[in-house]
Amino acid sequence: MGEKRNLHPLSDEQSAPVRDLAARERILATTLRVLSRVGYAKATIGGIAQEAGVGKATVYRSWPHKAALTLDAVRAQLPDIPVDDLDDSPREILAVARALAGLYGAPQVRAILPALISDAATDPELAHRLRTELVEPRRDRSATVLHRAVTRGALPADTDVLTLLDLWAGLMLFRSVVLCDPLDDRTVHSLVSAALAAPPRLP
Amino acid sequence: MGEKRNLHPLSDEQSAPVRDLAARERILATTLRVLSRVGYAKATIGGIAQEAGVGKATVYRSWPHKAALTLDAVRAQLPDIPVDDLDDSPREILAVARALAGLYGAPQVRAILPALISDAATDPELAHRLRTELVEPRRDRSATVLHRAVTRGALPADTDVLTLLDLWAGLMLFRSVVLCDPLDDRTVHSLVSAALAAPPRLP
Amino acid sequence: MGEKRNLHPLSDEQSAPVRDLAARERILATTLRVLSRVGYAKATIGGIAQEAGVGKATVYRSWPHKAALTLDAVRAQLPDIPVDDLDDSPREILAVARALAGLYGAPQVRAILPALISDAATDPELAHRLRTELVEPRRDRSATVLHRAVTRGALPADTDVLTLLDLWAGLMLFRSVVLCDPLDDRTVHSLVSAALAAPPRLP
Amino acid sequence: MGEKRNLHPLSDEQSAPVRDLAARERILATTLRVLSRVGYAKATIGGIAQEAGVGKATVYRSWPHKAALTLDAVRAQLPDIPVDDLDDSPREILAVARALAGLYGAPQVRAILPALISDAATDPELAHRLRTELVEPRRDRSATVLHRAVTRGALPADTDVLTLLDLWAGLMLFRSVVLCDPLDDRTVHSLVSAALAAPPRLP
DNA sequence: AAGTAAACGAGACGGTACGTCGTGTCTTCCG
DNA sequence: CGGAAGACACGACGTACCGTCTCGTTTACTT
Repeated sequence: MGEKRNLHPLSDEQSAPVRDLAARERILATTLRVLSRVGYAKATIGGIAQEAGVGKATVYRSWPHKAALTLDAVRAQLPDIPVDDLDDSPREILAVARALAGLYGAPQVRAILPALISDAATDPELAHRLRTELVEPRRDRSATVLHRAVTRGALPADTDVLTLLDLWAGLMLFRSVVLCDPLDDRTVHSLVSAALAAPPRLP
Repeated sequence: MGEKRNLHPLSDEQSAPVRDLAARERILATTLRVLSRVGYAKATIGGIAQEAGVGKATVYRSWPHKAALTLDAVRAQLPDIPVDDLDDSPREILAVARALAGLYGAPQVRAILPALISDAATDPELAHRLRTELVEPRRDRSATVLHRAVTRGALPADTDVLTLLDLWAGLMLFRSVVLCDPLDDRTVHSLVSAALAAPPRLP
Repeated sequence: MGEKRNLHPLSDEQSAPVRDLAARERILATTLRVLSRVGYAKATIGGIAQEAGVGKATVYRSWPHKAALTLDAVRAQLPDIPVDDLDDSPREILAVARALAGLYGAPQVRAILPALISDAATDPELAHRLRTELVEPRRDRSATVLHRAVTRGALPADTDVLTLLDLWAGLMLFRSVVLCDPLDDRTVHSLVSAALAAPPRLP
Repeated sequence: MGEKRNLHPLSDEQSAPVRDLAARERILATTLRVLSRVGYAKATIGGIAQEAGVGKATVYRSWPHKAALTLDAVRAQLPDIPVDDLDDSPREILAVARALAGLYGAPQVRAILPALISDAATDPELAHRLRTELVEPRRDRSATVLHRAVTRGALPADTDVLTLLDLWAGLMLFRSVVLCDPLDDRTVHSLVSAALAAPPRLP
């Protein structure tokens, strides 16, 4: 899985020529450090640049604004969704749900994701990257596991997998970020058993 | 009843825009206007004050920051949840779900709510007001309708009403705000019928 | 004579309202200090502002650029031309010439005037202020003395006073600033005696 | 052609290893073009390099800063002082004065010379080149003509030639650059006839 | 003729200053 | 005397150049 290879470029193509790749990595690492130290709102590009020992222009050359930089910085740090075939769909699904809960419950995500979503409201490019680079990969991997469960008969054939996943993601986002409730394992279990018992169906 | 007696009785109430409203009202109205014109990110307290014909200090006297001002301004404008007893729980529940969809699908909410949530991440006071003044009133009124359905037997006695509502709110928030998907009526219907058929249960 | 009164305003009219007059004075004083410490080229508005304990915006509110600020700062510090009637035109004229030599020979002027002239090349407003606030007042006062000499018969009636003064100023400027030659008293004496003996005549 | 042999070593002065001599010329030509288009203040080395189709380093390899580059670029463009023996000193001197007026009155000089003088205030090396490469050659040639006039008896034997020239240069510089007055031919004539009638004498 | 070292174009790099903007406080002055 | 108007200190913004540097790519001289 070549995730690691793809750390540096801003997007896949239009990336600017970069002489000192180390600078890029240093900036991303510093960004994570600064974000966790002072939070998104108080982080500044100037501050990150200075702490990374880099000119501001070097940051702006690669990222148009704080949100894009943040997105790149956190992207690789986020836990992924396990898709391993355990030959046991309930266990696999529980693992997926736990991974989602770990994601949406992570302090880093709770602190940063709302800001990214908020900035995305006025920046369609950012909104697109947020969806295609953060949300959809995880949604796809989660869906893989659920589709396998459908194939195995652990879920009905007309299970609305995407709605199920959006319900989960939404609830976790809502509870964790909006209500500031912790996502405990009981909640995760409830969601999984409810889903196995009566998942949403395609119309 | 406003504590403000009508100091300028001549103008009565046919007075067109905002000229002789109390400063507070004028500020809130201007805030809404500015927000819808330039968006949350580009709105500034100074700009709002100027447009409201008010000193900045007058704004700061009543609201500590833009988020609080925004919260007050939008609060009254948001559609509420209908709790009327129609003697028909499915119809009542559908009305609730539609109201929620209207809420989370509203352009204003999609543009502003993420910013408020984001700011709330670093301002517990704001987070608290967000929950108690925006979310919980609507959750309570929605729960009222669902509890009535339980009482009537339209939903099982051990229905987990709050989880059901959080699933709905979360899905709507996630789809509308994060995925930028529209909340169409088919989706609302699916949610309602799925809930009526197999709601989440208390553990 | 009310020179002192007129220290603060940028020009005579369009001056912005200023709350804290002390800030203005502090900025001008700091400007002089910084100029003499690091020179015109290395002085920065940000640095002056910081050293004056003032925001950059406060400086920009009153002066559009470094040159204007410098002009205001040095204006009052420059030696003036003595016009006192000594009942002895040769002595009066010598005093004028010495004052001019002191002016153009002053290290401060040698360091700053060229920069102002240079900036004035691309800023007609600055060029105008340079002429009307620095050059012409001194030229006028010098001319007063020479005209008095004409009246007294110490100079011929058709003496071209302005050309005489421009020859002096030019020579001093050229020798002191361009050639970096010192303006010694012998030179001044020569100029004065040559002028008394054979001044330039009006055509 | 022997130019090619002279790659790096025994060049004119301090050895500018230049492979492509054309580059040097192209840079100087571009410099003049840029200077006349945007002025000294807004000209940048990066911009000149780019417009000359040359790397910035290539410029820096030959000139330490904008002023030195400008000096080299304008040096060859400036009109020279005619020293031809016309067997008529008044006519020769008038030609000299006109050449000086053409020099100091040229828009290019008015725009650039103050900047060079200003930069020279903080760069002794530049100041030295300014004097030895721009001023003194012209002063020397002018002095040649005046000394010839002395030899011929058109000027007194104790004429202070250098002071006379500095008076002329200074007046022209002052009027043209500082006062923005045009140097018309009447002025030149006045200067010349006044000099012939009563030149400054050596002490 | 191939090999090698330099000078080259291009432009990324770490910096510094720019001039603007928004913040939240504080002062002036008007109605 | 309250409030609009906005000056104020502060600090981040994003841009422009600076002068240095590191890349390949010519180019001109070895061998």
